[in-house]
Amino acid sequence: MDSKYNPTDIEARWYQYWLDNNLFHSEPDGREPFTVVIPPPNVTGVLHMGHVLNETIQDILVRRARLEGKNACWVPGTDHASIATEAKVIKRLKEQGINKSDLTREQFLKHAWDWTDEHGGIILKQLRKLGCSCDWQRTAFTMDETRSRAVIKVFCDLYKKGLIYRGLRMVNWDPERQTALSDEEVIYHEEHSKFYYLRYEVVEEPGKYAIVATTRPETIFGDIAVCINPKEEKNQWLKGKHVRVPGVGRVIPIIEDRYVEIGFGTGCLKVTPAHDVNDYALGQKYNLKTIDIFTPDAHLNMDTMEPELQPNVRKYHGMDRFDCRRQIVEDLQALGLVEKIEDYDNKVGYSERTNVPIEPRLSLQWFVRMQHFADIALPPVMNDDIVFYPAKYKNTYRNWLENIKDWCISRQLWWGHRIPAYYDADLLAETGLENYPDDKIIVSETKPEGNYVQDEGALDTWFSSWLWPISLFDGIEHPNNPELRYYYPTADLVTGPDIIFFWVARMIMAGYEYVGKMPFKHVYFTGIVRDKLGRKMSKSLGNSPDPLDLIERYGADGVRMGILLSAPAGNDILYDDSLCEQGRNFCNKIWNCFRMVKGLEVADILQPETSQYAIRWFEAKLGEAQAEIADLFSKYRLSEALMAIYRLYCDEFSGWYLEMIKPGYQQPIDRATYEATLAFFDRLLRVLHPFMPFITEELWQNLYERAEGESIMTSQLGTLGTLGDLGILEEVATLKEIIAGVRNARAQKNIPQKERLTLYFKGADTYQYASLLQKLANCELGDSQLLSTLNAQLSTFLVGTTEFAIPMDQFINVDEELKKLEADLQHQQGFLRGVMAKLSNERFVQNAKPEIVALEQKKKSDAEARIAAIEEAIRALKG
RNA sequence: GGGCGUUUAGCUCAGCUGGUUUAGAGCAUCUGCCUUACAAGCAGAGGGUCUGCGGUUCGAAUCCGUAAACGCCCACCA
Repeated sequence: MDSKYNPTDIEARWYQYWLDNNLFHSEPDGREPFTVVIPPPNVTGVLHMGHVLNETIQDILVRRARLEGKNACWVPGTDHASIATEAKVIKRLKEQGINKSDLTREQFLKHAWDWTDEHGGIILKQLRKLGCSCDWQRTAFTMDETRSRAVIKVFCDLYKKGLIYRGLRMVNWDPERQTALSDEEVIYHEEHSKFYYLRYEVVEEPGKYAIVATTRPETIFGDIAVCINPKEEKNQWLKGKHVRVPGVGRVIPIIEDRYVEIGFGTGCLKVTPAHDVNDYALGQKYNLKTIDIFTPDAHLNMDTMEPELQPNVRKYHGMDRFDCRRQIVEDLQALGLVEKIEDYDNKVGYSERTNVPIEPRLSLQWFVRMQHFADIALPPVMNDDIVFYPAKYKNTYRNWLENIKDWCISRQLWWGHRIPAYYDADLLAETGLENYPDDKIIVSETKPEGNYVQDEGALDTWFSSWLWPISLFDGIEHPNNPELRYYYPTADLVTGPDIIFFWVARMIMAGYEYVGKMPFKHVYFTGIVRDKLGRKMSKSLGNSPDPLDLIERYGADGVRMGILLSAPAGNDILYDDSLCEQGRNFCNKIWNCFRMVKGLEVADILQPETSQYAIRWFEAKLGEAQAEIADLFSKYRLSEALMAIYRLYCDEFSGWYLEMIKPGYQQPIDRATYEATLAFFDRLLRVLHPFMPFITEELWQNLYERAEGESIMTSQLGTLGTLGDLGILEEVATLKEIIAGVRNARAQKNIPQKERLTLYFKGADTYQYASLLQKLANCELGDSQLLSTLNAQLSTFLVGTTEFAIPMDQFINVDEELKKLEADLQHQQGFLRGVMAKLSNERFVQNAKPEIVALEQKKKSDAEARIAAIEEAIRALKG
C-alpha cells in the first residue's frame, strides 16, 4: 500500500459496486421511511459548486439515515426549465441559421427534445462522480408523462375550483424571450440613471410649461394625461388645463390624484397607462385609454399612434427602447423642451433568466389566486410543523405570504406544459382572444370534440415544480396510492434560500391542497457558495472551479469535505481550494491509520496493561463522540459533526489511541488489542461514511473479509453512542496534560526526543500512568521521596493543583525559568483576586446558587495551592 | 421606505435558557523534528479588553436599549 491515498480508481470501482448491487434502490417495506426529493437541476445544466454543496448535504443525510436503519429513498430528477432551456435551444438553432419564427410549434419542440435527449442528464451522471446515492431507477423529469399529466390535472382542478383565472393585467414582460414572467422572476438592481425634466406646454397659456420629471422619456408617446396632487400649492394653476406632449403633439388633460406625492420632483407625473403599473391603475380609475407604443420585443411601434400625429413620430418607428431614449432626449433638447437632466438612482427590474430590463406590459395571462394558498401554507411553518433551518427564514416566509399577490403562470413559450384551455375556433375568430367570453373557455385534460383551438401559452416551470414531492410518487393521478402513503411526507428538503418563494412555499401550498399534508418535515437552507473574496461564483468572473476537475485533484471525498467544512446552515460559504486540500489530507490520514493497523504483525502474546487501558478509554471516547455527533445531526449542524469526526480521527484515534497501543519497533501486537482496534476502526468508518463514502467503503471492505454484496452503506451504526465512562475520560484528560507538560518542557529546552527524562510528582504521587508516560513522552517516573536529595535544577509545571518537576541541570536557564514562573504566578494571583472579589461580595454569596458559590470556593483553594507551589518552585530555583 | 440577520483570534466559525479554573475549534502563522502508519506528517508555541456606548444583575460574549458597519429579503415615489 502506498503511503498516499489515490482516490480515482477506488471511487469508480465502489460506485459501480453500489450500482451493481442495487444498494440505492428503495421499495416500501416495514422500516421507517426517509425520503428526500432532489431539487431538480435544469435538464441541460452542468454541475457547479452550488450543486456540489447541495447534493453533498442531501447525500450525507440520506446515507446517515440508511445507517440508522431507515429505508432511505433519494429520488433524483431534472427540471425542464422552460425559459432557460428554450433560450438555449433558440441560441443553438440560430447558430445553425434557423430562427424560431421560421418553425412551427411542433418543429421547435422536436429540436428541444433532441437537445434534451442529447444534453439531458449529463448533470445526473456528474452526481455519480460526487458519490450521490440516488435511487436512479426512480429518475424523473418534470415534463415526463406522469409529471405532465399531474400538471394538467392540477390546472384543470384549480380552474374548476375558481383558483385559476384568465385576465388582462399589467405583467412583467421579458422582451428578449417575449413572454410574461411572475413577480418572483424579476430582479431589481439599483442603477445610476438620469431624471429628465421635460417641458409640456400648457395649451391654455401658450409659452408657459408644466415640467414633468421622468426616467423614461421614450414612453412619452404613450402619455395620456399629466397628474398633479390637488393639494400641491405650486401646481394649482394647472388645474383643469391641458398640456401638449413635447415632440409628440398630443394634447392631454391635467388630472388630479392624491397618489402623486407632494414635494417629489416637480409634482407633475406623466401618466402612461400602457407602460407603468401605477399609471395603469390611474388609467383604470379615470377611465383613460392606453396606447401601447412597444412591440413585444420592446421596439417602438408608431402604428399605434393617432394618424394625425404619425408624421411627428415616424422617425422613431422600429427603434430599440434605449436608442429611442437617447434620440428623443437629443431631439427635445434641440427643440428647447428639456428643462434639465439630473443624475438619479433608481431600481430597474431585470429578467432573472435573460437579464434584460423587463417591460411592464398589458397582456392577457393566466393567474393563480394565491390568498387561499397563503392561508393554508402559513400556519404549519409558523408553528414548526415544518421546521426551517436556520429558523430566521420563517420571517422571510411569513412576510411573503402575508403580502401575497396572484401568480402569473402563463408563459409565451413553447417548451413547457401547454395550457389545457380551449377556444371555439369560430367564436374566437369573431371575438379575438381578449374579448373571448370566459364562460365559453373549455379547460379540460383532453381536447374537446369539435373545432377547438388550444391556448398557445405554456405554464411557468414552477407550476410543475410545486407538485414535485407528490408527482414523483404519482400522487396527483393516484391519490393515496401505496408509494405516496409510504414515502410522503418526505423527510428533509435541502435547497437555497433564493427559491424559498419560487419553490419551497409553493410546494407547501400544493402539499396541503393535494395530499392534505406537509410535503417535508424539515427544510435545510444552504448558503451561497462564494469565492474566498466573498464574490458570488459566476461564469463571467471565472471564479467558479469545475467540480469534476476538483474531484480529479482531491478526490470526491476530499471535495465533499472541502465544501462542507465551513458551511453551517444558511451561512454563505467562502470556498477555497485549500478546504478541499484539507479534505484530501484527511483522507490520507485515515489511509495511513489503516496502513498502520493492518500492517501490524499479530501474535498470541500477553496483552499489555497499557493497551487494556487504552481500549477502555477509547471505548468511552468513541461513545462520547458518537453521542455528540448524533446530537449535531439532530440539529442539522453538519459541518460541526464533520469537524467532530475529524478531531476524533486525527486527535483521539490517531494521535493518542494508536500511539498508546502501538507495539515497539518490529514487535508484534497481541491479538486482543488488534481485534479491539479493528472493531474501533469499523465503527469509526461507519460514523464517517455519510461524509466520505468512498474511502470509508474501501477501508471497510478491507478491514475484514466481507461477503459479496455487503457494503458499509447498509451496515448499521448500532448504538448511536452512549456517554462514556466519565472517570476514565477525565483520567486520560489529565494524563494528556501531563504528557503535554513534559513535551513542552522538552521543546522549550530543546532536549532531543531520544533523551530519556525523569518526572517527579510533587505531593500526591500516582504511578498509574508510568508506562504510558514512558511510551508517549519518553520519560520515566522518579521516586518523589528522592527528589529533595537530588539537589538539581528543576523545570516545573502544574496540572490541576499537582506540581510536576523534571530535573534537567544541563539544559536549564534559571533566568528564563524564573521569568516563566513569575508570569504564571502573576496570572494565578490575578485569578485569585477575581475569585476573592466575588467571594467577599455578600450579595454574591447570598444570591448565587449554592453550587456556584461552592465552585468559587474550590477555585479559591485551588488557586491558593497553585500559588504556593509556584512560590516554592521559585524559592528552589533561586537556591 | 419597511423587515430580518450578522459583528468573538490573521481567516472561517462554535459558544443553547447569564456563573464550569479570568473565551473554544479548524485553517493559517512561528519554533523544533525526514521518530520504523502518515512531511498531504509529528511535537510544541504564540494570538482575542467578544464592534462602540449605556443599562439590568452579586455576576454579561451571553439579557435589554442605543449607535455604527456589513449582508439579505420585501416595497408601485414617477
